Amino acid sequence: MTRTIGAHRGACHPAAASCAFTLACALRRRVLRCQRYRPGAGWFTCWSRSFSYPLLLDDNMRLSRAFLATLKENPAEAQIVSHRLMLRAGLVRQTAAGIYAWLPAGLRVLRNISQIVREEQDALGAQEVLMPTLQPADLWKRSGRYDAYGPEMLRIRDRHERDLLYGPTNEEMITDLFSQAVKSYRELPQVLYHIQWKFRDEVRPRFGVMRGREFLMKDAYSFDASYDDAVATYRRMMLAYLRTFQRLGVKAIPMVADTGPIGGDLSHEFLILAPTGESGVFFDAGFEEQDWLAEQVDTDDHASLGRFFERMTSFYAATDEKHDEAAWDHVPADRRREGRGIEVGHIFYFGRKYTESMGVSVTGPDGEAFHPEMGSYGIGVSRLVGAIIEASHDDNGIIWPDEVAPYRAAILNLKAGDAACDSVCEALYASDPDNLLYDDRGERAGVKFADADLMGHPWQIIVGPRGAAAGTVELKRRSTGERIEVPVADALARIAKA
RNA sequence: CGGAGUGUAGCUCAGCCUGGUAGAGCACUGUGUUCGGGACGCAGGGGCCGGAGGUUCGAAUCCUCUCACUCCGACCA
Repeated sequence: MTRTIGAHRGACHPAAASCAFTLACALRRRVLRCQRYRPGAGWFTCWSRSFSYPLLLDDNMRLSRAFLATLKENPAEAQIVSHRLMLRAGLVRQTAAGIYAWLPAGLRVLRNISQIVREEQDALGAQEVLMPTLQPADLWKRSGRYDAYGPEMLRIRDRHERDLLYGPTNEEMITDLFSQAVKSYRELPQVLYHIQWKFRDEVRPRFGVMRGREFLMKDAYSFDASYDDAVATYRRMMLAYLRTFQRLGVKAIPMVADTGPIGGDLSHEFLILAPTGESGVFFDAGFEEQDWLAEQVDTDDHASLGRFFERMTSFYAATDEKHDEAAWDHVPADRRREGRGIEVGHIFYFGRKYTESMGVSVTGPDGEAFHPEMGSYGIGVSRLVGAIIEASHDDNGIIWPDEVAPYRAAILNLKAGDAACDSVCEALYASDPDNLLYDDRGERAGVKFADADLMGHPWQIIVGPRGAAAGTVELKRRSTGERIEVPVADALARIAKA
């Protein structure tokens, strides 16, 4: 928050002195300790070492202090609904064609998605790394893709006339890293992933973050000793993806995808259902009934993984490109679902393509060198933000699924300045400032309702003068529009995650 | 990359055809009345009309070039 960052210049947080609530004061003290003083440079903010994640500054979610206001009118450049809503709700701003700056609320969504993705990757035994955005061309010349990739690859030359590129993907780099560290079959399997910005110089960027040039992606790469092991890894990843998307609160259906020259059935695209999707999809309604979080699979056991995979693939699902009318006819008519979908993930087994072309091998049990089997597994993190909005909005704005919402709830102070309203709001806000957005502006009620609906908070805590005097607030569930009146003391418990 | 368009205030746009020194609504600032679903009055601030060159006494307006952005198509997570 800008006030706190004012500490850079040696000022003290102005709100710290006037804070009326013990808890909030404690939070402020904690945070202020995170400021460091350097002689000659003044105060500066201490940053954690993890991925560009500053220590959370307190009191940065008062709407009166928010960085950017919402837009009432639709920006002219935005054609599709998610793009319009992202601009209007202040999630992003376009910097250049297909390149966006992420503003506070948008960044929180990006982080929430990333965190769920990260937890599911970690759960299957993948290890997080962070590879650079800029890559040396030499790496790509080794695999032959430097010349093959085409104009989508952004090529850069540094001051020493060395060829670099802004990475559109990382197979070459990860294979090179792998080869430097892993020498024996005993060290397999390895699954590495990172969440990093990529760049593809699309001829025609459009649809906001859904088809941007710069985008945030999770991509994982696996290395296995045998085809059978690679299949098991692929199936574990499939389960992780199903779990990930379910946790994100979206319906993403895996569809058989093109495997190119490799063949086989080990390539799936995951599509979120939305009327504006780029592909037509056909699938068995059975998919919609599955609870992958409850799925019992022994991921160490190939047979158990096989049973899961067989069950999963027994449901028909295909994009229009791969649609098979004959197989479709076998799906009971009442379970046939047709629609459109947005691709948000892709998992792919590609065998020894890169280990062979780049000459990467490890030693097997027989002492002979062999090329490990690889797969790659992507999730379009920034694209998901747009895709989720496409799938979850109404005329008034975004409807965030609970798990990815930038804020759990917005506190709407309907009469800022009223002692009872202010006091109730401040107390609520102070009790969970990391997850609540406090609309303390001097705006009229209608403006606050409209903005809260637009920004799509799962809950609105509506604090009006009548209720505040009586010790009650109103809770509005964004997804259903349902409102209930509850005692102030119960409000946070009622909106807590299940 | 082919085709089509648009660049004027933070946002949505008018003005351009028919050259004469820049407008509206929203937003913003001050103020008063309002106050549970995007209020109203009064008073303000804000624009090298994308950039460069040209024509002209005079260019947002006409001409040339350039840059940016958008849409349709081909392409793609």
